[in-house]
Parts: sequence; C-alpha cells; structure tokens
Amino acid sequence: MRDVAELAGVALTTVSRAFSDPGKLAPETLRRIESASANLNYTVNLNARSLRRRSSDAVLVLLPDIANPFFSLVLKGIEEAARESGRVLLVGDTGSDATLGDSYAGQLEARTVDALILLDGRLPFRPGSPARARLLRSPVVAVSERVAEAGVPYVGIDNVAAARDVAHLLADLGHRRVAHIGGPAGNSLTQEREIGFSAGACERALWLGGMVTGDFSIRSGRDTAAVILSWPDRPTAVFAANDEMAFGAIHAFKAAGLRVPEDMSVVGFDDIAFSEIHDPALTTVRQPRRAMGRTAMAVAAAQIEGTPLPASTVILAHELVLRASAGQAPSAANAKRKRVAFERAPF
Amino acid sequence: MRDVAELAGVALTTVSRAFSDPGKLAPETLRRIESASANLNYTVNLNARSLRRRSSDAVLVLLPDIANPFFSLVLKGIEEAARESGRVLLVGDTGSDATLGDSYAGQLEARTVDALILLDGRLPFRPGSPARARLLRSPVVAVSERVAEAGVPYVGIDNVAAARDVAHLLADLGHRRVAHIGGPAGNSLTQEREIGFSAGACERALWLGGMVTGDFSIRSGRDTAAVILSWPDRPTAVFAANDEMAFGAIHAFKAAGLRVPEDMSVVGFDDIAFSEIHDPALTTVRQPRRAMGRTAMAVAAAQIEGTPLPASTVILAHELVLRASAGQAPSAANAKRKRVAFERAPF
DNA sequence: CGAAACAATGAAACCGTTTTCATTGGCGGT
DNA sequence: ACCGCCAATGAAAACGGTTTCATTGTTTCG
Repeated sequence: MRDVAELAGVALTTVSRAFSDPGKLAPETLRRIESASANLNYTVNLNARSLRRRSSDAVLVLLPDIANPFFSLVLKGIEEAARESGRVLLVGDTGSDATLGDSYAGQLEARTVDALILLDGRLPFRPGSPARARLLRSPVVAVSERVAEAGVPYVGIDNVAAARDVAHLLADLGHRRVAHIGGPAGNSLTQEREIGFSAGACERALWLGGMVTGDFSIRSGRDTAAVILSWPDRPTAVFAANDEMAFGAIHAFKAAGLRVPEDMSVVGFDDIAFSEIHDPALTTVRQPRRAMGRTAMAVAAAQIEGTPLPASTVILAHELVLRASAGQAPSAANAKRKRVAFERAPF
Repeated sequence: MRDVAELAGVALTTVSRAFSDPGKLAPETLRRIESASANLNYTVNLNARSLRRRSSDAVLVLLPDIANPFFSLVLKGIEEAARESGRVLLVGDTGSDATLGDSYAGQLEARTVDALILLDGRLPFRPGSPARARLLRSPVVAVSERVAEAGVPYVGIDNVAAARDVAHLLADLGHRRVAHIGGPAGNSLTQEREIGFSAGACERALWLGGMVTGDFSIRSGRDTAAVILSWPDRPTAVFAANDEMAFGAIHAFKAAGLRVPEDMSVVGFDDIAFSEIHDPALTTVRQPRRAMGRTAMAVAAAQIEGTPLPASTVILAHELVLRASAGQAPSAANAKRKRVAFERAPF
C-alpha cells in the first residue's frame, strides 16, 4: 500500500480510503490511485483489514452433515445471501461428534468470523459456561432445528402445523388407522412433528396406531416400517418425519408385497430433490430450504450490523406437495374415487 | 495477550510462545500462562496471527453447485481432512456465473486462504492474465474435473477406463446396440467418458447408435431419452454420463411403456446415495468421492507446506456397481419391439 | 466581509500477533 | 577456572491495514 501511495503521489491514508470509502476522494485522486494499484497488482490484505476493523465479513455455518441433501440446499441459500452481502462462508461438519462444534465455534472468539449459523440444533459449549455466555452475546442464528437455549433467533417453518396438515390430508383420503415414524428423540423437529401429527389425528378422529423412532436415515425407515408391518392392526398410512425414512419405508412395504399407495400410503417431510423422481413420487411437506438459508443469513447480517431484528423467530411457509405415494385408503377406495390434485409432471 | 503476560508475570513474547510453540517453555511457566489465560478468557486472535505469519490455515473450495449430491460428498471429504490438519474451509458456489470464481479467488491474493480446491474445472482469471499467472504459482488443485491449464495437480478417477468398463459390461450382457447420453460439451468429464465408452464399444463391436448431449440434470436425461426413443434403430442399452441423467432417462423410458431393464438397460455414473434406492436400483460407476476430497486436501496441504508432491496427478480406483437397471439384452427371438407411447410427449 | 462549515488530504497511533536478536544463567568438558 | 553451548526468556521490530485528529484551502451564509 505504501508503494501504491508513493506511485500515486498521495499519502498511505488516501490509498486506504480509495479501497474502503472511495466516495470520499476527489475523482482525479481516485483515478490515479486505481491506476497505480493496477500497475503494482495491489490487493488489500484482508487479514490486516479484519485485524483493525475487528470484523471479518465471514460467517461460520455448522451442520451435522454436508452431504445430506436437506442441509446442502439450505447451505446454498446461505451462500447466495452471504455472497450478495459481500461476505464469505466457512463451513463445519460437526457430524456426530459433540465437541467439534466447540472447536469450530472458537473461530468466533478468534475473530475469524462475525456470526454463527447453526443447522444442527447444538449450541456449542457447555450450558452455563462462560464461553457459552459469550457465545450468546455474539451473532448466532438457528435454522431448521431449534436450540435449547432461549434468546437465539430461529428461522424455520411451523413444523407442528405442517405435521397437522399431513394428518388432515390422510383423513381426507379416507384413512382411519395411521402411524408415525419419528426422528431421533430429543430432536426439536421430531417433537414438533409428533405433536402436530397426533394433534391433527386427534382432531379428525384418526386412530394413531403408534409412533416408532428412527434416525432420519433410509435404513431406519426400512427397519421401523418392518416393525409397523408386524402390528396386529396394521395402519393404512404412514407419516415419516423426513423423506429418507419415507423412502426406506416404501422400500420395506414393497418388499413385503404391499403396493404403495394402493395398499399403504406414505408421506414424507422435506421434499428433497429425489422425492419427485422416486417411484412412487413422494407426497411430502416442502420446506423452503433455500429461502430458509437466505433468511438465516439476513438475520445473521442484522445481528452483525446491530440492526434490530424484525422478529427473533422467522417462520416461513411450508407447502403440502401431493404426489403419488399417498392415495385413498383401501377401504374407501371403492366408495368414492375422489382424486387428489396431483402436481404436474415432475421435472 | 499483554494482560495475560502481566498476570502470569512473563513477557508478551513468552505468552505468544505458549500458544504457538509450547514445547519451548519451562513447564512451570507454561502452567502459569495457561492458568492466567483461562482466568482472562483469552483466545488468540487469528487475524493477527495470519497477518504476521502470512498464512491463514484456511482453504477455499470452489464448486458449481453445493446442493448437488456428487459435490457435497466430495466436500465432506475435504472438510474432514481439513479439520484433521487444523485447517478451516471456505466454500464458494460459482454456479453458472463465470466471474464468480474470479472474485472468490481474490481471497487467495488477499491472503485469507492458503490454497484453492477447484471442483468446477474453471480456473479463475483470464488465461494469460497476470492474475492467472500468480494463481498458478499458488497452491491449487483440481478435483474430479480437470482444468485446461497444464501444471495444476489433479485428483480423480480414470474416467476413460470407467466408461470403457461400462461398454464392456453392456457387451457382456448381450447388448449390440447402445447409446450414450453425454454431459455438456467442453467438460473434461464428458469428453473422457465419451472417449472411453466409444473405445469400449468399438473393442467389443457394439454399434454405438449415437451420442446425445445433456447437462447432467434429471430433466436433460428425460429429454434426451425421448430423442433416443425416436430413433429408427432403437438401442437396447443407454449409458448416461451421470446418475441424475440416468434417472431422468429411466423415467422417460417407463413413461413410454418400456420396462427397465427388461426392455431397456440403463447405466449411470457416480453412484450417488439415491442410486441404490431408486427403482430399479441403478447400475453405475462408483467414484470414491470422499476419498477424492480427502486426497485433494492432502495435495493442497503438500503444496502449502512446500512438500514435494508424490505425483501431480492422483488417480483413485473406481468401481462398477452392478444393480438392477442393467440386464440381459432382450433376446432377438423375444424382440418383438415394444411400441413406445408418446402420450406424455415432452415437447 | 467575516465566521463557520466543508471537502480533501495527511500524520500518527493502533489492531494483536510472530519472530529476530539479545541476554541471562546453568552446565559439561577440558 | 575458562570456554562454548544451550535452554529459557525478553525487547523491539515488523505484518498491512484503518481511523482519529489535525491541517489545509473553499464555499456558504448571515
């Protein structure tokens, strides 16, 4: 920068301004500086800038599994919004290791990032610890899954209402006996979807045959579906707490000789990309994942800039996507052949 | 740091050493410093460290689509390896905008990252430009897709051999007429797979009915499959250059009333997670995506540290995964060619 | 016409580390 | 007792920007 200043015949300070607040400079001066720095291939050193400014224009995203299509599309939304606001993205895959979040969150204290976006519902550091307390004073936002601690802004959908919608849909289709494959215990999404589904079932006098617990994996969907098949009073419809488990369940049902949806309806949750090309195409709840990501970034940005948040909780609209995997209940099929509105051909 | 030094009764320098090279300190001194910094909740400011050390322990990954399951698993491998080597990951989604790579790559010049890992085959900056020249002197590695410029280390599989394997497989299954749905022109993967497949077809005297060009999307697989169906001499097997296009093709074939694999075999490439769940399960070429990511990070690390690279090109083993979507060719006797229905014409 | 506000620039302090070089005392070898 | 060596520590100079405050002319306005 000193060299640029010299070549342009101005002070160091002026060159700095040329890059951080060009409007304050006389046009002629600015031009000279630009030409000088072009000649010298000059680029501002962002470490020095961050050091002095005490902010890095970077945001850290913590998620349990980058390779999971649900998260990766949220991530894409975050990335877009980050880029548009001149920020850069750091990602950490915390996986199953609970301590990884802590070490990643150290980046916040180390001033490498300005904010933390949490997709795994696990707020780093031990509750009550000083580190946790400091974290709560920093820009943090939870997406999709809530964190236990109060005061952390949240971006997501109304999972209770969405699950209730599913129950109502199944009732509309004539089902009387239904079951639920839930996510892992302790997960906020699991709880909300269970609550919503049982509430909706109750409202429509559906007999909720039982809830089984999976772990959001295809395999667990298959395994829990096998359990459901063994019940004496088999349900005619199953609501899985995410699409992967729904795929697994459908697989198990098919393997057991049942047709989906003729003999068994299955509804998923999330509407990941593969759901529409699955055979049968999956009826599911669409989450606006990209918008969730963008919104999360916006909330983080507001916190960084000190702008007052519009609300500490942003609930986006979900959408029930009717496809082939959920149909009329077997008994009701003959009675009335009411066709639900199917989506137009996928892709 | 000054406060910690004061509290521990040592010089600033010594505290610095406690965090960057603790072995050089007397155990007792180290203990005092650790206790002091714990009391003060001290954390090293990584911006200052990077500024002084002129390295950031961060790596930038550029990819065309984070939400694409192929890339996201490679990314996961990179993340793991980065974390294990004490590095942190920046990701940029360059999408279809060719200039985004340039602005992201600025992070390298700005000293925010130490290396660049390219998944999109597009080396930033105009060829021949000074910026490009400087980039080539920095740690850069290409994964999966090659970059045009020589001298950039590459990590991937032998796409030619893999595509040839597919041709041989189809020949072994008794197919005589085959077709290929390729990726977008100009893509190195597209070219290599085309070359390998036609070579393999030639070796086994397969009649390569034609090559159509898709863009790696499900939709393009469906559309190009419709084109293939319109050919007078319809092939009995199709090799798609990735799994998504294979899914789209299968969908189109099914919609036209063909059974897969009885009437038409389909082979994909990549083995993404849903390929085995798909109905029919997809026969495909598995790429060791996670290992590719880890290896790429290792190559980048070697460049950063100045360690001589074992090789400028690392080729990992691929694997032909035999599933249901590719089967025996319909025997000539039974080959009463099914009439295809164009009820749901894509146009 | 004079005071005050303003626009454009510069000098210098500061951000928080790392690293070179110097200093000190202890130690083994002769 | 001397010399050199080494381990442990400290003083001070970077690293490359930003920002406060001061210093100029130049307007503007009463």
